[in-house]
Amino acid sequence: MASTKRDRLIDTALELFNRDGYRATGIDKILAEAGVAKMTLYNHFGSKDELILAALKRRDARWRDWLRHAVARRAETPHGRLLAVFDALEEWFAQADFQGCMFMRAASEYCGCDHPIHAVAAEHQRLLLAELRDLAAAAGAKRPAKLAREILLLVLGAIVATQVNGPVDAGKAAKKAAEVLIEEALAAPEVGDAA
Amino acid sequence: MASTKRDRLIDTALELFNRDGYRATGIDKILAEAGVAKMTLYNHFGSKDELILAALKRRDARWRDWLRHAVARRAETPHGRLLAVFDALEEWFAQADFQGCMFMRAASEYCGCDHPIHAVAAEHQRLLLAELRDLAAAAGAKRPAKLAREILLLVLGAIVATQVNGPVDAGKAAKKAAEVLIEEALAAPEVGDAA
DNA sequence: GAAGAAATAGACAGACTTGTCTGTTTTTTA
DNA sequence: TAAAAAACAGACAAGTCTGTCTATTTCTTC
Repeated sequence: MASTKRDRLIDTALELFNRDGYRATGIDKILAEAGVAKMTLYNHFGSKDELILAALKRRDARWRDWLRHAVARRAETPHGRLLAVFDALEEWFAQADFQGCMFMRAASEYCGCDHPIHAVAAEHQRLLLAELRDLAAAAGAKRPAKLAREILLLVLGAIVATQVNGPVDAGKAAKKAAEVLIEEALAAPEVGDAA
Repeated sequence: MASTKRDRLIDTALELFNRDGYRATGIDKILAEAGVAKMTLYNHFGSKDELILAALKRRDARWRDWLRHAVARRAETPHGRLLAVFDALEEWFAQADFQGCMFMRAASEYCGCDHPIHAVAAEHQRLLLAELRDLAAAAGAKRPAKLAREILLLVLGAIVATQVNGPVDAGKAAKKAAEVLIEEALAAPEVGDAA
């Protein structure tokens, strides 16, 4: 198949970008690891940046898919699933190759807000927020967008705390905070949800 | 003074590291911007990494100082100051040169957990946590360490959300979440605070 | 089996990186 | 004012990086 080499390039790139970062990972390292010739890379992708973009798009699809399933596996009710997000995070944090969120890193390393790579990172975060909003709405939150934003802050915070300071049970702490916020969001009086 | 050049190097480095990142900022750019000769840099610091370390240490001192004052200026009571943290964040987010947290970026770009630069980033986060814990204790939280950890998650989350997605009022959202968590922490029954 | 597409190795260009070295000039100190 | 310390410009080494090119080989497909 024509796409086998392409696939291997993306997967290898993903692994090395996650381990070492984007700028720190040279094309040659990816090629050697993937066992692919340089011209093959430049035939499939026009540049390193385009390889990064392709890798991030695959990562986005896979990661959100993983989260959705990890959450669905753990709980039945929307309320329970909202909390299960943090159990899923803990599972992720415990993986040997956890190096923080690839999209945060991408946004850091390509910090021009108009840079396509930064844009993909921003989009990833918006998509995650949207999924949380659906869960929050299904759970019966009076202001699902507000609750989703709060949950997202805890998720991002837990990821960063773990990346920077190693395993410090940030997932558990975030979950307990989320419990309180969800409780509050379900009990809140009905008002228009503009946020 | 012998330290004038040194100071200028650190400040210039800080500015460029914040704007473009660590690996993306070359020594030569710093030297040109600071108007300092290369040998002067290598006489004061043995390597680029040591310059980064010196810059981050200055940043840590300055940033936490800024936060402490920004918080003290805004509120008198510990409870009020805990919330004022988020108002201070908003002020920071609104600055034209805001590019996220320099320590998160450092931990990202130098992701070997034993790397000295990563260690400085981790230490920064622990020091911030300690200050939040003091505030939480002064505010009368039953479990100040737990509350401080929760506040820290919201702080980190707000920083990342703003860095990745631009100004989306993450500070305000985090503050509202913090209000709920603080409320809960003050009302909680007295138990041993192990966390 | 033959034609065409895809992948290969490896050299190469050109720019960039950190760090070293030298010899000169400026600044500080005594 | 003379000796000592600091900073200077700029060349340089040795390595890295991305991306291009060529000529050969392997795979598909008809």
